[in-house]
Amino acid sequence: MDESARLMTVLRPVRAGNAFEETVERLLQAIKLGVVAKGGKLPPERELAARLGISRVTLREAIRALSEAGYLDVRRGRYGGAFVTYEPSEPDPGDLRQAVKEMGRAELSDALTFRLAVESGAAQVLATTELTGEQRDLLLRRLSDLNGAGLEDYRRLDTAFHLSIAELTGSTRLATTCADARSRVSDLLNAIPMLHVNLEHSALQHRAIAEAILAGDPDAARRAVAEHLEGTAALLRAFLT
Amino acid sequence: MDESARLMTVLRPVRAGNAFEETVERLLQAIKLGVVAKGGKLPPERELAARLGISRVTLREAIRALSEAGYLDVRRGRYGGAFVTYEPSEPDPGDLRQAVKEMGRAELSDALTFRLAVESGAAQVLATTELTGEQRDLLLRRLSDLNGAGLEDYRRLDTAFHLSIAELTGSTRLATTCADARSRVSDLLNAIPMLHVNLEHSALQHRAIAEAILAGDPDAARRAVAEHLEGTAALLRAFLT
DNA sequence: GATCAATGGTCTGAGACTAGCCCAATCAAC
DNA sequence: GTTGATTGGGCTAGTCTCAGACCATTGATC
Repeated sequence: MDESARLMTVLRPVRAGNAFEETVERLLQAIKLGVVAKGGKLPPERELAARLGISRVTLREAIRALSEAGYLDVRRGRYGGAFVTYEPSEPDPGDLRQAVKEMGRAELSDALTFRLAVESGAAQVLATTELTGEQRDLLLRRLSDLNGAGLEDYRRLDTAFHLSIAELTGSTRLATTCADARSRVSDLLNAIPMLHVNLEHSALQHRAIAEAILAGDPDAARRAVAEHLEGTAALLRAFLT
Repeated sequence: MDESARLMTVLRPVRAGNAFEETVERLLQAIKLGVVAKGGKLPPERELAARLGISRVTLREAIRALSEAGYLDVRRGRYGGAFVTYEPSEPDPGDLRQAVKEMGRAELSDALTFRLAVESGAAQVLATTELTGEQRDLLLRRLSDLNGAGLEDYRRLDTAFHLSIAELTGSTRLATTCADARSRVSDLLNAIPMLHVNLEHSALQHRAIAEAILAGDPDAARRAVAEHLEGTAALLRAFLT
């Protein structure tokens, strides 16, 4: 935590992996966050490669890997494309314990702390902002979408609600950071059983977050997000034993 | 801000540039954040290349570019190395207006929002944490270092104080994110004249931040950071006219 | 002054990545 | 059925990047 610690912080690896690996990560993020829902398809290869800033060759390698791993179904011809087939496996405490162990104590702690900081920071900023009617509507719509969701769509709409907060701040960088923070723990979140009592509890917390933001109360927004995230964080940490 | 907005968020470029460009960016960050102070030297090429995960060839290209741009002085032989020669230019409102204009309204707003969110998020998380005596000492030491600084060292020690908050949370990811957020606006901050009244005001705010964190009061910590950052943010935004 | 360890400077061959082109398959529209 | 637009599949030549070896310079130590 001294001077040399800051050297480690800044002079860290410039790249997390080669282009192929980073592309797979990014596509997995899109799939697991539900940006492209099951049955939906990715943009055409040429367009997607341009967006990701990589060559089609590299993109196709990544798509092939995900296809072989069962995340995508690729079809040729007009109206073809790479269709998402992934569906989170049924929540299972055994899987959860396994996933938490694979991640490791330090990494899990880092990921949870990071998510707490950026999401509560985003909520607090948004609560400080003058919101337009459109923005208020969007937040409320995401909230009611989530409350009306079946178990099928719950994860995806929960993600959508959380990410909307960061997106509404208008900071692209903040939005990507929150998306990144969530995707780091998405496998773990997906493995948490969705019990009725928990969902009701979450619904109350989601409402509290939205109300604090709409009321322009950053302290309340901060507290509501912190309380909400600490709940799942404590649950995950408990599996570290 | 609808579904397609999220596609843009996640399916963004995988890489910000080629290895050379990203390396230059990273070294500049280390220099401008004062991780390596003026007169200090970067680690030997072989070690630095390994840390950054790039080849020596690429690293050397980046170093040569920074050397030609006047940031580094490279000397051969034992006890040689790449020595930092950079020193922020004298603060000047004209430069500031120029720099703000070059950055652009949207990008500036994004950067300021991002910084506010992550730094206040970090402070809030740290205020929620049980701190060891060592951690409390470090925070207080950084604070007194800053208060005892001459104009010469002020920027660097201000950065050190701010980044320490994120580092003390124990989340590497959060520390790098805060460092990134600050480096995005460091040129602008450096161009702000250091007036006596402003420095006194900042000193009070820094103290308030540290006290709130040490008192374990996340709401106060959040407010103190927000107030502190909003001051400079408002100043920068004023130059957008 | 000679020695030698540490450091930057340079070269080469191999692999990763890209841009651009053309081929093959599919299916709505006619 | 034929056509044509759209999409995935595949190839090639060229550039970027890397790993590793070897050379050149420096200056503290002896």
